[in-house]
Amino acid sequence: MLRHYDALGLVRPTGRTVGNYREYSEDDIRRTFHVEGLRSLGLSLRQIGQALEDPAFAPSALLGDLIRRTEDRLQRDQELLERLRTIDASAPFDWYGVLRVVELLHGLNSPSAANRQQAVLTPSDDVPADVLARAVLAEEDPHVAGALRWALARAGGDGMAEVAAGLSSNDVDVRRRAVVAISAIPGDTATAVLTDALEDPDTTVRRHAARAVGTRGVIAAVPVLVDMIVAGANDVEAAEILGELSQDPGRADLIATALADELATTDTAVRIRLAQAVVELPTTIARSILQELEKDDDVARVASALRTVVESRPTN
Amino acid sequence: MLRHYDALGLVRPTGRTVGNYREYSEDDIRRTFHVEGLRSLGLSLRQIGQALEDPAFAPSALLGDLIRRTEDRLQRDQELLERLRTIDASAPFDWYGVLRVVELLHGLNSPSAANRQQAVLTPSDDVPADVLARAVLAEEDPHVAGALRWALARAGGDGMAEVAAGLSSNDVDVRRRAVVAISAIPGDTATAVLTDALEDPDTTVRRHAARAVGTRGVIAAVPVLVDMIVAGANDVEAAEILGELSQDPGRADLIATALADELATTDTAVRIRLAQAVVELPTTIARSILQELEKDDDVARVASALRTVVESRPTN
DNA sequence: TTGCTCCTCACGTCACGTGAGGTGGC
DNA sequence: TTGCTCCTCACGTCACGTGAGGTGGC
Repeated sequence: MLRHYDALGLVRPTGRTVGNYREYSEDDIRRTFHVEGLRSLGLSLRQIGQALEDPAFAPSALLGDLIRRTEDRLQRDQELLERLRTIDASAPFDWYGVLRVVELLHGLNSPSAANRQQAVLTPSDDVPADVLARAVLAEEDPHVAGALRWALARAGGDGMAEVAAGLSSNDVDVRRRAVVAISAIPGDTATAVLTDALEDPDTTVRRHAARAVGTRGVIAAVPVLVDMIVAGANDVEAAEILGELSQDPGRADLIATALADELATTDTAVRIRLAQAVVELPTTIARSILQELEKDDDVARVASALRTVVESRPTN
Repeated sequence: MLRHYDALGLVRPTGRTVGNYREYSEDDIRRTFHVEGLRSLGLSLRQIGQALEDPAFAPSALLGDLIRRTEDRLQRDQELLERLRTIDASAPFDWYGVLRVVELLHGLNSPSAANRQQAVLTPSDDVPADVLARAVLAEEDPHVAGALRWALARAGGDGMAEVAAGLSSNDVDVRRRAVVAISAIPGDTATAVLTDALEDPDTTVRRHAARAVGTRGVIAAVPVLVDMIVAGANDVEAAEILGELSQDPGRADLIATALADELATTDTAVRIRLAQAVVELPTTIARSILQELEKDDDVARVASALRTVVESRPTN
């Protein structure tokens, strides 16, 4: 290093010994430390030479430049590290495995939805599920999101942890994407995670969870499903799910009570939606609630018509 | 780039046109993309050559190595960026100004307390106060901390914001260092910040703040100062500060009441400390409280003796 | 006499970039 | 005929590191 600085003329030893050894004075040593100090900030030797030759030569401009370059490097290295970790976690068998993940990541990060779509649909057996999971949480395009959910469901439960973590996001959009994605994944783990999502502060998240989990026979979905009927949000589907749940005799009464409790409302439209939902319940229960409703002037005719439907179907 | 890969034998065009132009086949192009893919992960061209020649050649070992190197680079760049920002914020006039800050930072980060001490004491006019502020919040050695507080106070209020931020730290040690450092800084800003610190959850922080702020005439310090007398923590100093505060007639009664309220305790030692503190109050107030205490068997003799002291001093 | 440190000179590293001088296809 | 692209060859970049062959002081 000292020989190099000497050759460049950056730090020249003041003297030489008899044996031609370089001999550095106090000043030479100080200058060497100055060079080291500026090098530790990332200045090139040429820049250091200029700085030491003309100390007033715009330190702030060069510092600003160094800061910007360092920020850029940091950003790039952070992205690189994330990619490297993702690839390492996928434990590629050989370098072609590495390349498949690199291409997938490249495609999924494309600003073009068409490219992202293509990346998801490119057949590949060993796509790491957590890559798909992270992508599905960030995907804004509905078609690409659909393809990602399909790929994720096909990958089995391997991405569950990652998508489930999305349910803890502060970003409501991420939670919504997470709940929709998990709804497409079968299995008890997914069901458990979705059951937790019934408590989400966001209505949309809760309703997605209730539809998914109700279909899977989870009774805890009932309050949200009833609420969907009251609000008129996917009320037909909610009613059907409640109907399915009520096939279990132990649950039918609970569901009937939950629906009947809401009939106290003064909103006729709501009462009519509830009456329609009651039709999905087992015949004997549906009949008794509808008969009661026939005493209610506002909905008597609808209730009567609905009861005709109930009475006409084969007993179950 | 293509010529370079050709020269290295990394990607050789399959053919040449009549005019000797390189002609790349589909496979050549694929291979080029593979090279680009692996380069984006930070592999050298030599490593890429090996990987493509023998795809099974330990991807995980190389990936682990790349991850480690990238982590190291990130760490170093983060530290570099912080240093650069500190230096830039100090707006050095010339490159020697830059070097002074570099040396200061280097010294303050030394694991040796002696080196840190020397770095602080090295005379330097344009030391950026926020550097000292950050150092004082982290300094464990009491001597170095003392030198830093002195340097910080000498630098004026420029480091205030940084040290004041230390009072919001979750680390109680940082808050303690902050309150001690700010106590050494004169001025209204420091006083205001210290007054806020009277509400700190940590007793030590509150008491440091009370001593500093009481000396500066802030009446809000009274409850903490009284508490120090009750607890016997720097009670003599706390009493003196209360005495100073009580020179203002409008405040004397408030302070007398605060002390008298605590006399209800059953702890004789506490009552004696309170009696001693009362001596610091203006004569007429001190006399009446001590006379009252003389009716109290446990402390009558002490109170009587103290009243003799009070009576014997020149009226004020 | 024997290690040891230092000397000079020349070349290598890494992934290209940059001319100079020349040429084929439109 | 005139641009344009591509060709080869040689050298530069950046901050040193690495021999090879030689030498002075203990």
